[in-house]
Amino acid sequence: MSSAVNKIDSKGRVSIPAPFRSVLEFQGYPGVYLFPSFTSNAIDGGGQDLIDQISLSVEKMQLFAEETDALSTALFSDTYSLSYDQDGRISLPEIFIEHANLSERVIFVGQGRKFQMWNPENFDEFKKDSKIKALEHRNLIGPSHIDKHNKEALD
Amino acid sequence: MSSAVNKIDSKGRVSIPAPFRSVLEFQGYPGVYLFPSFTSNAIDGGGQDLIDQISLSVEKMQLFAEETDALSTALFSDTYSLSYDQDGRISLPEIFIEHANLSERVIFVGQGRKFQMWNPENFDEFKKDSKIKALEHRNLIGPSHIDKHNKEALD
DNA sequence: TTGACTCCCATAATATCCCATGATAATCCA
DNA sequence: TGGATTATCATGGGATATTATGGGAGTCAA
Repeated sequence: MSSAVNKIDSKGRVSIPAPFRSVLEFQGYPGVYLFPSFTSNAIDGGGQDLIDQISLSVEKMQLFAEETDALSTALFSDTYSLSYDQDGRISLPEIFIEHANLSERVIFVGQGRKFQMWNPENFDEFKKDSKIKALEHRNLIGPSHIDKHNKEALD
Repeated sequence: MSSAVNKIDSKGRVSIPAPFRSVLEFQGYPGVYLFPSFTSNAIDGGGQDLIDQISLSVEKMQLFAEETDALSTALFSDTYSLSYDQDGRISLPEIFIEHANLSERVIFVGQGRKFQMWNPENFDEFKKDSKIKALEHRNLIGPSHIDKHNKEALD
């Protein structure tokens, strides 16, 4: 949860926001796993837990050997394990810069066990779109977390 | 239910009113979850219970998996988990200051399991336009629940 | 040698810790 | 009961720690 915008410096380095680092380190490894998101122009990131979880769910699929291979190749071929320096910085592989269309700044968006890195402008757009869609489907979403009061205000 | 007006100091800190804190701590976590209200210029806040409830209702939306994922990303990006210091203070992320149009003072308005933070002026206006006023007149939400001190501050 | 990368240090801004204070509310006791 | 003592609370502010970021110098490979 939460988000933070950090700068990519002239050497191509970015600070992983401190709150994210403490989560990663808690998982046992002072670094991040990064891979391009399947569904958007973003980079998915996480720690040991995330990778473990993904490998596990691949195993659980009970595929034939060659299918498993193909799948994990697909999943992991563009996955980088980057350990950050003592200042908490990594330098981003070119492929991520391209995939997420990054230039000066990156926004880190926390999502529980994982996080995403976006070009801030693209993320703003994405946010707007998904809120609009959510409002369109508001009736389908359990109103439980929208309290009665706000619901009335909406109507 | 109750409400209290607190000051934002020069460092951007606000005290979470003590009665609210005791509820939060009872839920097991000495901090708050805050996110911009969907429907008004206010900040929604709550403790562990609220977050559990929200995650649950997000999961329930599985039929629109793709949108759900996008929505929860969008929502969580503006959700902050802030633990307060030993004096019960948090410092508000910039995004909340903007969203709720805060400057000097914040009013905390309790709503059962959650609460809202408003710019006091905006809240007054909101009350005027909403059913809260009607409810007050029926003594369902009575000024009796607002202690003398805060009532004077409001006047 | 040049460029890419890492390690190390410097710095400014910010956040956090810690203590002080005044005000109010709660408690206690003669 | 009423007056005094004791907590609790919001708030201010100094001191300290953390963080993001810039840049120098060293390492390695092409």
